[in-house]
Amino acid sequence: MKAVTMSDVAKKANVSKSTVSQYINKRYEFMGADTKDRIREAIEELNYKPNVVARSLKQKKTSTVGVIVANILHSFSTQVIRAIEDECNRSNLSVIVCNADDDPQKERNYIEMLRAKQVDGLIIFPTAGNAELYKEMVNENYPLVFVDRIIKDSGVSTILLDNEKASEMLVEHLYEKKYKRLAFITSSLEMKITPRIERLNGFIKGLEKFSLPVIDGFYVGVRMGNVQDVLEVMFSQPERPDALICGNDLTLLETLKFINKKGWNIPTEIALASIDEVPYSEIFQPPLTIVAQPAFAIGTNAANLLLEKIDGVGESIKEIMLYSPELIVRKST
Amino acid sequence: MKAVTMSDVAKKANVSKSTVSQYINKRYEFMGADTKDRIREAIEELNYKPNVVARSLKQKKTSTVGVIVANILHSFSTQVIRAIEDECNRSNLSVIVCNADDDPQKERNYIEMLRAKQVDGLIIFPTAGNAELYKEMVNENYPLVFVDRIIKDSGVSTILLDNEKASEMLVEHLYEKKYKRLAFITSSLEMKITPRIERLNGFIKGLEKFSLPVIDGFYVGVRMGNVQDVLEVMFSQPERPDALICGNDLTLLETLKFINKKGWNIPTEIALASIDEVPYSEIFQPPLTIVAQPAFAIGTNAANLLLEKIDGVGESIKEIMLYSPELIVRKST
DNA sequence: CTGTTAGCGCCTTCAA
DNA sequence: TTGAAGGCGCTAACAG
Repeated sequence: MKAVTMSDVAKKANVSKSTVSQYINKRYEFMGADTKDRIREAIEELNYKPNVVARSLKQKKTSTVGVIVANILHSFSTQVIRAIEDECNRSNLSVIVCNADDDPQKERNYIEMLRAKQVDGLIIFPTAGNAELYKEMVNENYPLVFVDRIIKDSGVSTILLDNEKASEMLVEHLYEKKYKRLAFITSSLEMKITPRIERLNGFIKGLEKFSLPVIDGFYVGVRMGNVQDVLEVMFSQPERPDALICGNDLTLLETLKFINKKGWNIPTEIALASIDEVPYSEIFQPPLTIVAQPAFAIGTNAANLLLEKIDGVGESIKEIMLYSPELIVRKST
Repeated sequence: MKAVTMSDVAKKANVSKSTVSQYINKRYEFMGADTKDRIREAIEELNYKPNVVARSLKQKKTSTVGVIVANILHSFSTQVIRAIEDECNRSNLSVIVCNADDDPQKERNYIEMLRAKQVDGLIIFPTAGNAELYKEMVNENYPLVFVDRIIKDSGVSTILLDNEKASEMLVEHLYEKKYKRLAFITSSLEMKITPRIERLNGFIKGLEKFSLPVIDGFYVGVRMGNVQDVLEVMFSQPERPDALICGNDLTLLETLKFINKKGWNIPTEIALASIDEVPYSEIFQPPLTIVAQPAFAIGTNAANLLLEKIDGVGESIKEIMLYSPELIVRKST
């Protein structure tokens, strides 16, 4: 009932399969007008749809790329994915999205699965645990782009935010606003996820640059479940922070819960700023000061870079592309 | 360099391709232990990875399902996608996500593209413009599940929120709280997107049920860009609403911007409630009363339903599965 | 301009 | 217990 194939069309149109193939691939050049018509009719009557799988097998490409995100719960990931999709669809590529949950094992499985599916290339938010595998792919010259996180010496083109700068900008801003005792909280540092580390480093650097005190216990990486407790400790110091920077959107949400619970006024009792834009930053009271990363641009560019690699051009592209953060000052600081 | 195929393995292990195939598919039963070992070794040494595309061509299935969402910008969509992915990965299926932007033409293209790619089934947030195409697929008995939106007489299993009830619950709640002049705003009704219509209907029904006035201009569907203006008009009536229900998360955000601009107090100057949970509902001041839809459950179930259809069981499943909304009362009402 | 001929890499009888 | 052969649906020379 379904399986109408190219030979069916060929038979119906009284031509050979290859002629139909020509037609499908729009190579009309040397085709008789009547032949063309007959084929078109046959296709319509039979409601024939080419089988892309067979085509892929032959052509050794699938017009599909894979994206492996570390954690789809970050709104940044969602935005990047959206941008990648838009860009790929523009070039008639589909996108398979997988979520590795920051688990190197899961990531490895997805990489193997997607490569078995013969995807033409991969965009990955890499975890820190698969260095050898990455290297293998680089050696094979497999089209690969990293986003958001640097894997040292991987040799893979990487597109990400200048994370250090993001924190530094925030510190500078807070310094100018005369805050003295800055604190920084972000997600767990256990897995050596580079943006978190870089943001923390940028924070410390910023403090040093402006001769602000680097206070023990005032900069922490913490698992989401423990944010409340950690903040409780941080803010029960005799002299507590007067400004707090959140390393990402998830931390921000937890922090806001904490501040709410305490009933503190922002910014008079505690100034608050965050890295990563959130949908509610403008309508929150007070509106939140944040540094935004250009998620859309990052995604678009990652896609374009990958496309170039797939097409075999763009050898000359520099390895690391750092995007500048954008400081958006609102009333929370 | 790359292309190591089954014959390479066979050669290396001194067996035939079919024996390797057996091994790959874990049909060890009648295989000599030594043969097995030789094959295993050969596979490892060669770093052989089976080509799924070739397998798919032969087996006429790709272990891939397609999801076409209407608008990925709604957080509901994201959550449903996440749930579908989780569920499909559990069964070793990959998921290709496409975004139709509520455009029937785009949706049609994606459906054709995905079917050409031989995906094993489709989960769609349907637009209203492709009724015939849906019917074709149903006739072919193609595995298909709709989510979020009803297409009348399509004969497709559909999983969605009981949208009328969602609004009614909110109206009832506001009635009990003694609000008298209720208003409702949601996204554009132009495209006959059923949840929006149902939510609006539920609102009206609710008003009637509690003998609250149905006031002209107090219930509107509006394009996102016009929300500010429309609210401006609505609230410049001599007697303005004392409570407002937002039909979805995007409308809510716009509405909050409006209320902020006005500097009105919630709930004393205007009570506010919304359909669809948002990440900031708890930390917003005041916390927002909403009715949540069980996005995760809906996604999980859609996936399971599709899997059953793909496996050819589950013929007896009822066409429409309505999920009950959950009212979460917070301080905004 | 169109048809013939080989595969792509894998799976699946059917023999041996 | 293993191997040979044929074919999934399509493409790509190369003939004609």
